[in-house]
Amino acid sequence: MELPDLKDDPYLKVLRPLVEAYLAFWRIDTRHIKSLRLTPSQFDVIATLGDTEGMTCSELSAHTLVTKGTLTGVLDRLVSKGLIRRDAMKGDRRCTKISLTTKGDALFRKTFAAHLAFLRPFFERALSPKEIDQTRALLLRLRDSFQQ
Amino acid sequence: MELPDLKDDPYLKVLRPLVEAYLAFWRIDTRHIKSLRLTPSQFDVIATLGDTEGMTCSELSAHTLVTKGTLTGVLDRLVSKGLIRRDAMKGDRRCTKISLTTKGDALFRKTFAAHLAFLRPFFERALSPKEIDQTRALLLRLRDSFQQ
DNA sequence: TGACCATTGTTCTAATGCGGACTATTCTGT
DNA sequence: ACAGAATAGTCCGCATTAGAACAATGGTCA
Repeated sequence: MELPDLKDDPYLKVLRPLVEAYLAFWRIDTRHIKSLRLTPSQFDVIATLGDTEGMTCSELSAHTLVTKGTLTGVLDRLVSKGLIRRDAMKGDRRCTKISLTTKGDALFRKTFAAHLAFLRPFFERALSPKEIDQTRALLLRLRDSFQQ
Repeated sequence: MELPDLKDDPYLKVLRPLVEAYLAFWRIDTRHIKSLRLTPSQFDVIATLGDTEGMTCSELSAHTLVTKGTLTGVLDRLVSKGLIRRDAMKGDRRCTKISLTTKGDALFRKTFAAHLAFLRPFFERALSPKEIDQTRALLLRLRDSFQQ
C-alpha cells in the first residue's frame, strides 16, 4: 500500500498509522498462525467453522475474508488435511455443507483460545481499558465512513 | 483474517474494529487505484519512486509493502508498461537503479495528488481534527506494541 | 407450466505474496 | 591477498486474491 508522508494534511496523517498498525498486527498474527501449520485463510475458515453446525460456501465467504472464488482452493487443501468435510445439502442441491471433522474440531479447540491469548498482551501493553474503548469507537467511525 | 467476536474481553475488543477499519479503507483505496489501470503494488512503487532520483530494489522493497521476491515481477510489468526503467548502478554491479520514465513521471503527477484528494473526504467525514490526532496517537501505540 | 432471473459452487486468468534457494558481487577480518 | 560472511537481484514452489465466466439448480411471476 502506498504510504505517502503527509504530516501537513490534518486529515490524511492518520492514513499511515492506520496502515502501519494493521500491518504490524497482521505480521504478528500471521507468524503465530503459521506456527500451527496453517495459512491465515485456513485458520480463518477453521475459526469461523468452530462451534457451528457447519455452513455453506457462501456463508463461509461472508463470515471470513476469503472470496468465493478463493474459497474453493482453500477448502480443497483443508479437506486434504482432513480438517473439514464437504457434504451434500438436503433441500438445495446447489449448496454444500462445510463442517469441521473430528480432527478439525480438535484443532480448533486446541488453537483458537491459545491464539487469542497470544494476541491479548499486545493490546494490553499498548492501551489502557479506557483507551481501548476510545480506539474502538474511533476505528468504528473510520470504518463506517469508508463503508458509507 | 479471523474475526472472533469478543465483546467480553476488554482488550481484544479492539481487534475487530482495527481489522474492519483497515479493510474498509483498503477496499476504497484499491478500487480507486484499479480505475487507474494499476494494481495496488504497482501504484505503491510508482508513488514511492515519485519525486526521487530512483532507488535500488532493496530500497524500494523497504519503502513499500512489496517483498523483494515479489518486486521482480511487479517491476517487470511496470517496465513492460513503459513506466519505469532499470539501469545499471555504477560502483556496485550487484545493484540496479529503478526510476520513473518520463511516462511514469507523468502518470505519477497526474494521479498521486488526485488519489489523496479522493481519500481525504473519508477521513474528514469520520473524525474531527482533534480526533484525528487522538486516533493517530492511539494507532501508533498499537503499532509499536506489535513491533516491539 | 414455462420463460426469466438469481444463487451456488467451481474454474479460469492475471498478479501478488512469502520464504527459501541461487548466482554474482562486495565486504571483512586476518 | 584470500577464505568466509554479507548483500543484491532473480527465480521457484505453494497459496492466495479479485473478478469474470460458467453450468447446475432454485425461485418467481405471468
